[in-house]
Amino acid sequence: MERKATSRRRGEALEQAILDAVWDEFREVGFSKLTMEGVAKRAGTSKPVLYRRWSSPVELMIACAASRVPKAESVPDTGTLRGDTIALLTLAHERMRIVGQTAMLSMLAQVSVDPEARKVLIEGIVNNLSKALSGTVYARAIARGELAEEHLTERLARLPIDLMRNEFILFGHVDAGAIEEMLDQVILPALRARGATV
Amino acid sequence: MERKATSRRRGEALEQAILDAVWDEFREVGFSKLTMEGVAKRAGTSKPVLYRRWSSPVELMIACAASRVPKAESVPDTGTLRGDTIALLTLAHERMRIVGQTAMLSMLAQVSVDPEARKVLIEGIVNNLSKALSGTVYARAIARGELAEEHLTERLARLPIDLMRNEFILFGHVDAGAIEEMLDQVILPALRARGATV
DNA sequence: ATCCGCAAGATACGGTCCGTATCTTGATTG
DNA sequence: CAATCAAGATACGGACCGTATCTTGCGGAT
Repeated sequence: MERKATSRRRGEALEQAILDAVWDEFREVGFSKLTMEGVAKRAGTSKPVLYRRWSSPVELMIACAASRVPKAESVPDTGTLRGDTIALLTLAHERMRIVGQTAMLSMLAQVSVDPEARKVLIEGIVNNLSKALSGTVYARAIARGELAEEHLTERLARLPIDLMRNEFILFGHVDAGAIEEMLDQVILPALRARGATV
Repeated sequence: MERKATSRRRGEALEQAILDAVWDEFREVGFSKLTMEGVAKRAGTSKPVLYRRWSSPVELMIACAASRVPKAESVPDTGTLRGDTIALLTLAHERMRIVGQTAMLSMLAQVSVDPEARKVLIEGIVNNLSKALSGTVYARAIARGELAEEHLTERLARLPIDLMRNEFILFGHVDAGAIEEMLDQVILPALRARGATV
């Protein structure tokens, strides 16, 4: 968009305006046609300003996505492992929807050829989400006696997010029915098979 | 690469030469730098020849990947559900490795904005693989009495491939340890929790 | 209040690749 | 051997790349 003739944005305000422009541009033309030139134009700035901060459309997209995902959230305590896990999956789904299927896949594709970006994304987002959210839920379940701590492996902790991610990546959306299927047919059986008391 | 001065390829031979060139080019420069121009040059042909068949690098990549994945294979009968499932996961992993992490993600990203291509990929490859492979394995397990047919849902049938795909997409490789984890901590518990006899 | 430094913003550049049109030439068919 | 059709070569305008250069406004320091 065009801007006021006299008003030069700087720092945080400028950066946020650019990331907003990235999002608008992305929704309008899609990721494959997301260009530095187009974003600059829409943000009312110029390419050099973008290149001083990000070196490619993918980096822009990642920064944009990161800026839109809420920093930290906790899973509400519903009183049961099943309820908490539904809440966890729903929350994870919300976060993924914010980013969007295409953006997520584009970022993953980029990351698959960029070991540096991979660490940021995998450890910073994937593990962050898995551990922070699942950690809370499972800690409560263990405290309640619904789960045996010694059988809670890394893989089981990752499982809910893994299933959700897979579903989201394939289909772009995950309805409540799918969540219940994952929960009742896979997650809870797997958790309980390893020494749970309930 | 350059070719004989006098020898004009046509039809199948030409097509295969192009797809081979796509693969070489992809491995050398990566998908993000895979251009029609580069492929044409490497295949010793010209852009119009490519555009007559495929309309973009992504379509080229999909065609290339499809040409490299073996048409149909069956999972060997190892005598047990566990052994068969390991074989199934290993086979799925082999197929994914043929395509490669980056190519797979790039195709999924493309498919996420192209409903037409989505049907081809999801139904033709994902479901194909899931149902063909899992179908065989589970049918044998049911015949052996290791599994109760009435509890084998769509989602449980998809589960092994889903887990494998998720792992492959995130990390680009899946070692034997990961396969055993998925199997013993998730797949088998989920299957057995739903009325299995063993 | 004034000056200075710094980054925003504008502009321009060569370069690559896009997607298409046109033309020639080799191979295939009958 | 003639007719046909696609391979292959070439050229084109256009979009976007990534960078260099220049100015101009903003903000902090004296």
